[in-house]
Amino acid sequence: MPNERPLRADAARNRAKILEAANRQIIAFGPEVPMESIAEDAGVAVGTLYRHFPTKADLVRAIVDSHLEEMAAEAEAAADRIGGGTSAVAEFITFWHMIMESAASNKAVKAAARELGASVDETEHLRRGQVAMERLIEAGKAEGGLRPDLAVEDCFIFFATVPLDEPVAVRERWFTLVIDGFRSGALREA
Amino acid sequence: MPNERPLRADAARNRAKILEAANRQIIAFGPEVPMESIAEDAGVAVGTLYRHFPTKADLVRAIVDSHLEEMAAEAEAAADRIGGGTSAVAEFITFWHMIMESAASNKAVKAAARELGASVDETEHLRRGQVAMERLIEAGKAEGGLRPDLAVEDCFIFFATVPLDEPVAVRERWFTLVIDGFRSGALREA
DNA sequence: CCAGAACATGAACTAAGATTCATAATTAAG
DNA sequence: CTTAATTATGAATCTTAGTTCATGTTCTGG
Repeated sequence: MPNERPLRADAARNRAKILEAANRQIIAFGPEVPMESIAEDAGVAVGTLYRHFPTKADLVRAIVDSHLEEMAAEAEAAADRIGGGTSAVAEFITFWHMIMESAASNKAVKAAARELGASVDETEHLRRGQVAMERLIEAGKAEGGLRPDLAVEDCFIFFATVPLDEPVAVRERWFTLVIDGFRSGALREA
Repeated sequence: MPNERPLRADAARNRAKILEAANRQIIAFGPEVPMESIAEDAGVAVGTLYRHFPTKADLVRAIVDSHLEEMAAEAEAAADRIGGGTSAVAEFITFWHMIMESAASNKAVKAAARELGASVDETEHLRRGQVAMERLIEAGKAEGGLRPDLAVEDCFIFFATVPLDEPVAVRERWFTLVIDGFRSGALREA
């Protein structure tokens, strides 16, 4: 029963401004950014933030969730590409590499990545991404490029802990080792 | 020029109490524990903490460093065991597994582990541990059980990001994958 | 045993940041 | 155009935690 009476014009306008500002601020400074900063960026008073979002956590969740959704969409896109020119393993690797780099330059994605590990509230987005990732992984195993026991959770756990504050070179090295771990055994057992 | 005049008896006593309390509190609650809590645990007033440690960071560093030192000592012990009954690779694995579990149950070690990643202040302890780890790794490569390009930094990076807040089962799985990554290629290239 | 140096105490100060709420401004329906 | 309902404002409140310092104690050398 979505009996939400429509927002007043100015309220709708402000809500949009708030979401945009929060997105900008959280991307740049992470969830720890003060509410005052978001309010200022949005050109609105703090009180207004609280009218639209009862608590800071709610606002942050809205933003982080939107990034989670984007990630899920990208995962689905990658899965849909299976059977095209590139191998599933290649798609898998490209996808996760992209997520890693996003998280490194976008504090909102970074926060979203953490949620992967602690899948607190089983968001719809998480589930969507999970399904897509399963498709990718199964295809990768079929190709013989991923270890037979690799699970979606493995990927989530790993990407919740990417060394984001280290220089690129370190991240790349980390990525190589992790991917090798995801592959290893693909040959032995199979 | 260590011209430190000896501490007065009561001061020395308090310093010890403070270090013990800080250790307890940081092990249990991590570096974020309030100075007040440490003071209370030590049976001393906050002002006294500040007489002995100019800033909270100094106190925390002292504690974390002591755990870093223990870790280095354990690494050396493991390296010294090379040539004994077990293989170097086994020692390597046992050592890191132990570090992981320590970090999971001891917030001070957890903090110390983070320092491994961001080797900010090149502590003497870090260097000692690094040397020992190099011995272990080289021996492991010689045995053919570790990938030829494995470096100490790899281990540091990884263990700075162990998924400590996840259940044991998850940590174990993570450990398996990482170790497999550390091995993989040992066969291919060699 | 005493003086003066060292040390300890803990209330007060400071800084941040989340959240509230009385007051003022806007909007939309009639 | 009015008015009641909805929103917005932002100064004030509350917490939390680090740090300081005037005042009171405790040591230690002589």
